[in-house]
Amino acid sequence: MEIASVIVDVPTKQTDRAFDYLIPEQWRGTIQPGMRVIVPFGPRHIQGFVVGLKTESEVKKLREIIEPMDLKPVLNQELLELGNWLTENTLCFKIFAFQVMLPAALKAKYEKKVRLANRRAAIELPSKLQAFFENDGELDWEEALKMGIGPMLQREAANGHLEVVYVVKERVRKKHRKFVRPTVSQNELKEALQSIPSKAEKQRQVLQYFLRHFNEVELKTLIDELKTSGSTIKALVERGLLAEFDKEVYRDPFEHRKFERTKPLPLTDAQVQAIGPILQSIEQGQHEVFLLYGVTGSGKTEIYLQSIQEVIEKGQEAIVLVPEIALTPQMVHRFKGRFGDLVAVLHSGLSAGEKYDEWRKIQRKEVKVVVGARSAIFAPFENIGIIIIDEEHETSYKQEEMPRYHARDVAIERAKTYNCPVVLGSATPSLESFARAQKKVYQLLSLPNRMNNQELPAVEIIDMREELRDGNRSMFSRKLFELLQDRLEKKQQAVLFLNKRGHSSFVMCRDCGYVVNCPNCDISLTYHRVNEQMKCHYCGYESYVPKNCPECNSEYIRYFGTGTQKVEEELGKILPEARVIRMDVDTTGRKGAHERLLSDFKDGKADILLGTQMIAKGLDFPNITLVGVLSADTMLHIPDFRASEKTFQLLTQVSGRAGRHQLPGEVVIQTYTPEHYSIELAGRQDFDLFYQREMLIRKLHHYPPFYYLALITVSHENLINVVSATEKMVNYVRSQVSDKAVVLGPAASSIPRINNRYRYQCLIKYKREPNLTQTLKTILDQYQKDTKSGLQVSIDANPVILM
DNA sequence: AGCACGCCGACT
DNA sequence: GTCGGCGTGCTC
Repeated sequence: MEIASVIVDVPTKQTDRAFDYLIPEQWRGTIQPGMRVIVPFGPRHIQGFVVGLKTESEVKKLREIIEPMDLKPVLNQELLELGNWLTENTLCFKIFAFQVMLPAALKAKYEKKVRLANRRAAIELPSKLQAFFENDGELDWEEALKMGIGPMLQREAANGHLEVVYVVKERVRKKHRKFVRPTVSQNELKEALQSIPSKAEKQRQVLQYFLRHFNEVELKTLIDELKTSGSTIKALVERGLLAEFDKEVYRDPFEHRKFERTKPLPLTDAQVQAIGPILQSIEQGQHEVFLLYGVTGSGKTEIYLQSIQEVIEKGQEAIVLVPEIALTPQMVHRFKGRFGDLVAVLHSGLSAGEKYDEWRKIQRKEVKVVVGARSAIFAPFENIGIIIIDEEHETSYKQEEMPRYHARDVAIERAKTYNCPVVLGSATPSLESFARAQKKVYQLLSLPNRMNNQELPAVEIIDMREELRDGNRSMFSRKLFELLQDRLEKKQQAVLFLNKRGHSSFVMCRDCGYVVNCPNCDISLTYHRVNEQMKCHYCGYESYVPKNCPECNSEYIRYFGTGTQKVEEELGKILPEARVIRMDVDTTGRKGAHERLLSDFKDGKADILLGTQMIAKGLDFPNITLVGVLSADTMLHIPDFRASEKTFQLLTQVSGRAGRHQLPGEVVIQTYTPEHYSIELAGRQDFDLFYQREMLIRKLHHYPPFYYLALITVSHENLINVVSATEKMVNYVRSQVSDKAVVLGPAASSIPRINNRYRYQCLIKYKREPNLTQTLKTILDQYQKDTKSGLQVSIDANPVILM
């Protein structure tokens, strides 16, 4: 086995295959599939993944692997195979599939440098360059270019005076701390103690310390504890009694936090019913997908916890996915509280180094449970006993860049290999999952009631058109205002929810209706009060708010829409005595800010919590008795067939925040379209009826779950080119699929232009098309090979949002 | 993605 | 007759 097949870190069509390399003698037997290696590729050195070993290659002259980057594979056999599965199913490059399974810290960084080729070169170099290479110095290529000496260096490299080197760098260093340990036996230590001069009191203390704890200890701890200094230790090291050494330590994001240990709670009858089949599946090592459908507050988490308990007792591991964990510190608390140090947490709030450390705890089998966002589905466990996906319907489980995978699909794929159950939990399951449960593909487990049989909150839907007719032009209906006042008096808390989407404030002329758009993207600019500027969310373009309307020169140009800031202002006017905490991207940007704001609210430091999407989940405070949704229908008008579903889910989710404990809750939903079924049924918290209504519509329009989708998006600077290229693809797809499939397009994407590139798409709706994957691959092949056309083609084999 | 190789226009 | 423009194709 002296040859390794390597997938190199070059994401292009042409290099999307294994390249063979000779394993140098010294590494034979060490280099294994799943390791990262540094290999020469053309003139460069780059990172690659070993995917296989062999003794022969068709390629005649192989080059040698430079060196391995890992001592032990970072991808085990199962994950390597999962990588291939990802490649096939999402039509992405192999290298992307492997990289997505690892923490970002393991992705290589490259540096190009120039140094002297040999000793003599130093004097033969032009005098202008000599200074850069004194004492064997190296020069960074990027910097050299900035200094304008690039061509000069190139010349010297060509005539052999200089040498260009490519360095592959790790992104983060492992964290090390200094430790001290005794190097001799306890008895020898005792003897040494006698021989220490009495004036060296500190040295004696240190030795006594080691006699008490004959073990390694962190240098810092030792110094702190004995109130001594490094020099004392150094003296003992010189005497050969102690040794200092570096030891790798983990960055612990929860270092200074204690989690109170909790015991399993007694289950309600409904919970016992629901958990039974899960436990059975764990016990028998049988793969099965469960849809745990339970209303908000019905105790799904306790079912997760007790299932995991069973898995751990069986000596297996558990993966728990939550939508965005930084947003639900309560969830982390519950898991850490139950399983303590056996839990690793992976979420976007961690630094790359912290994520890497948590990942290594998993890799080294130091933890049994991982709780994390989407990418935690790739946790390198090797004996998975259960995979749980909470809030199963959340769109954030779908990655919207290559590889465009859905965590639910990956979960089921992994669970099949490990013969273990997958539990999908939600109060508002996605139509896909619920339909599968109806067809008995998934097993449905229901928790129809809240724990302790608390009532679901009473929901009132307010028609804002009527408010307007009655002369109320504020963003608060009279009913909501009244209830807010009431809660203030009762010293209870309220949550106000603002759907940010479609609500971001845009700048509009009140005379002619002109809206300021991004010059590069066909989308309105968002007003940011912080710097009084307008910004494009897609390309980052910024501009000042014009004084006069560019169209009609009117001076009545102002920003519209209700941002959270604006609501906060308004609240200040109508309820000046209310203490408000605002949660949005601006106030939660800093690390830990989110958690702090929530705990402030929990501690009663505010009466009203005002926020966007991010407060829709996980909030579970006993004193919240009122939830207000300021405008329910903004999401309804986005051009997506899931708009109704999203609206229903969001409203149900938000309503569930109220009255989860002793105090009964009330919910006010303000809307301009109260008659819409998704709003009306969310008000009645009637998922089943919503499901039936929505299914009819999906069937009628050939949408999931009745049909599968595939979306081709084409972009180019030139409108005509995009349309004609898309048209060609549409025709090609039509020629390849059966007449049962529906091929739509070319149609402008819902954001028709981003960064000056026009975007058109082709949507395919189908039930069974065995040829489709091949057809899509062919299209990608054609257009990815040909880079000169300037066309960009991206394919989503299972789009969640049609943008 | 980089980079080298290679074939045509504006200069010493 | 050479320098350098970026089109084309390769990297084990």
